[in-house]
Amino acid sequence: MSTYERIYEVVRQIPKGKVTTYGNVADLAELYGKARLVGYALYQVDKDSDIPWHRVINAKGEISYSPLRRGMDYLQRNLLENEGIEFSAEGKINLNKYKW
DNA sequence: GTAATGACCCGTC
DNA sequence: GGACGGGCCATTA
Repeated sequence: MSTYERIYEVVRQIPKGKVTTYGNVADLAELYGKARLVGYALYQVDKDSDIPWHRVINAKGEISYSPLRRGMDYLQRNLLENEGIEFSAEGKINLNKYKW
């Protein structure tokens, strides 16, 4: 569980209106090369949690959807847009502008 | 303890 | 970030 807490703490530090990638989170959490763990950790984050999991995206600047979270897929985008982050037509985020 | 799983990343083509 | 393949490792059953 300590590993997950690392990740959660990093994610919690992401300022509003910014996004970051899994690899970046992994680095900040000192989990170099273990980006999968970040995704796995966020996978079990509950929506009631205070963790802005929606601000974490993949290296391409796109939202990584989960089959298990289908139905909530639109929610992530909605939350980000609600924070002032804009999506391109492809649903991608301009990392040059919004990357943390 | 073994085996399977998973929102991914990176080097190379 | 175009497509492909290999690998990293914690968590769960």
